[in-house]
Amino acid sequence: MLSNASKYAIRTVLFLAKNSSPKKKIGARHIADSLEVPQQFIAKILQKLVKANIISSAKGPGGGFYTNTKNLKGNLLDVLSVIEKNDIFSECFLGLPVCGDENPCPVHDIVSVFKEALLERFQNKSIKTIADEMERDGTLITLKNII
Amino acid sequence: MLSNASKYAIRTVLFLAKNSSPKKKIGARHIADSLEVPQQFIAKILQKLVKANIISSAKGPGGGFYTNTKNLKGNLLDVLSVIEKNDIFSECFLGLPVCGDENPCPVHDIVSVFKEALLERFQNKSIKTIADEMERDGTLITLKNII
DNA sequence: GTAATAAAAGACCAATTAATCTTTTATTAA
DNA sequence: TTAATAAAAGATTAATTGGTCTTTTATTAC
Repeated sequence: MLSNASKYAIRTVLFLAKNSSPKKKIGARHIADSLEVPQQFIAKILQKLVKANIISSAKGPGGGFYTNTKNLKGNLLDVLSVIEKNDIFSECFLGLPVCGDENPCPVHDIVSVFKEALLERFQNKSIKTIADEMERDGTLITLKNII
Repeated sequence: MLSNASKYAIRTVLFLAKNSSPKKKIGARHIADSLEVPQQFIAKILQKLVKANIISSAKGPGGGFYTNTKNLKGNLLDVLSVIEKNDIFSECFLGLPVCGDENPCPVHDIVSVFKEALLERFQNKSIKTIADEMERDGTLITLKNII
């Protein structure tokens, strides 16, 4: 459903939301180590996220990646749309071109409930809200809690 | 989440369950046309399904693919396990290696409800049952209802 | 047996995704 | 102004998935 790139992107954004700030920037290497993902690959993803204004960055010594208050108001649906080319919320689980409420596939009922719940979370909750709820609910994007 | 190969495989098996029998075999070309998928590709998938005893086949004139009563007792989980290399029911939606009830990711709650519902349908219902429910519920695996 | 039919098998090619390597640019601090 | 640092950019390679082509084998009907 999601490419590795999208999975890494979502985890990265939440990692920065939880651990960074304009005063606490984090380097690509550190992010890669913390999330246990390939460093060079995550660097490319970080570039895209910066270009799309989803996260922020600074070059040079003391530089790195971080989220500012504006970034934190974004949502995870935007993260997906930057990385993923197809909209996962519109494609049929069994690949039916016509699948929808009028022409449902044999798992349309189950899948659409799931998609609605996920879309609600990805669209209507800010990155900040999700990061806060991670604290509250004890959910994780890595076990390696560095910093 | 599912590869094209798996999507085609599931649709093919259900197509045969609905339209074929030991007395009514269907050729690869006809299946490809009906489901609107690449013929040569589906031929490869059909081979695997036959080898795994999920569907049946006969060579020569009047030959083709079909499901017999034994085939119809199988389930869609077996179809997946023949085609897909990773178990979609065990991997984390966000790619967390440790994700589970003890170490949930931020969407684990939503995703596990979905997976349970899907697994129940794929594991506990026979192919025959799903095909029957398709009639009852009016769900589809193609709009092109040939035959 | 021969011709036609259709699946099986194996090799092959194309496209996408994943990942890496190298060079450039911007920033900082000495 | 130089050295160090770290992101940006671009090119390249590797792996996986998707798809096609060609040959072989089995079956049927004549």
